Amino acid sequence: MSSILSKQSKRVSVLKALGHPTRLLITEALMHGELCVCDLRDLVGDDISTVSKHLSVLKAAGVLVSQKRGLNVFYSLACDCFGEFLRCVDQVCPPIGSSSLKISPPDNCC
Amino acid sequence: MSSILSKQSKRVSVLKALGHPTRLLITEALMHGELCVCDLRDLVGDDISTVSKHLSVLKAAGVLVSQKRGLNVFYSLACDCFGEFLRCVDQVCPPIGSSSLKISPPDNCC
DNA sequence: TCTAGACTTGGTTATTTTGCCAAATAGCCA
DNA sequence: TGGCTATTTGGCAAAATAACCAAGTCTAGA
Repeated sequence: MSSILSKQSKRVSVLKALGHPTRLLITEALMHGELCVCDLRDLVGDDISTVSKHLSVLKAAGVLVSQKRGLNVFYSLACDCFGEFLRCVDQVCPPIGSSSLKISPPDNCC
Repeated sequence: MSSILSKQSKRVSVLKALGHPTRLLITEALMHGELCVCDLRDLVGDDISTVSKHLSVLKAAGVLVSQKRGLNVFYSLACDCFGEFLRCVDQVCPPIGSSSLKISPPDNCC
């Protein structure tokens, strides 16, 4: 199913999945380890059905994986490199202020 | 203006800006150097006003910068690390097929 | 088997995003 | 100045997204 997606569409779905405050929050929370849906509902405060739908978006994009154990469904990151990914996100747009002039990348840039 | 945005909102706006096929295409095209709006319109095929709006989204997110020269406005990447960023995007979700089981990151992972 | 708990799915409404057209703005050159 | 080209902005209709509630599914345990 995901194999029929082009590399481009796959990138777009990952970026779109993470481009929502709640979904980014959820994903960051999972950097510390797996959590079940009700843990995540407590974290974000939305209705559990809303959280569940956000999780399915992240899973469909391949960012998260899930595992059912007993009554609970545990979600976790599909790849451990999410922290590095966030660092990349922070570096794609330069620090602050320089909204019109191109600057050289910071020292710690990729 | 961008300084009042939290780190989180900034990340979300970058991810959301890039989470659209046309905007990702535009940004990738700019990896090879600056282009003006009509070059980009030819590339993506949409109405030029649509392209202009996509560009302003990317610029507002800090991904692109622009420079007016004569009649043209040239857009370019705000940071040279966009290629590395894309590599990170590709690695956040594991290759293919493993939609339910967690796998170890690929050798070339960040 | 029946019940309760944990999620997911369906359906609806409100909000946001897209993309086009038309109009406005900005800069060059005769 | 007037005309021409490049781009942005405003406005609108269509499409996509988000969030809630209600109903359905699945599993463990009484």
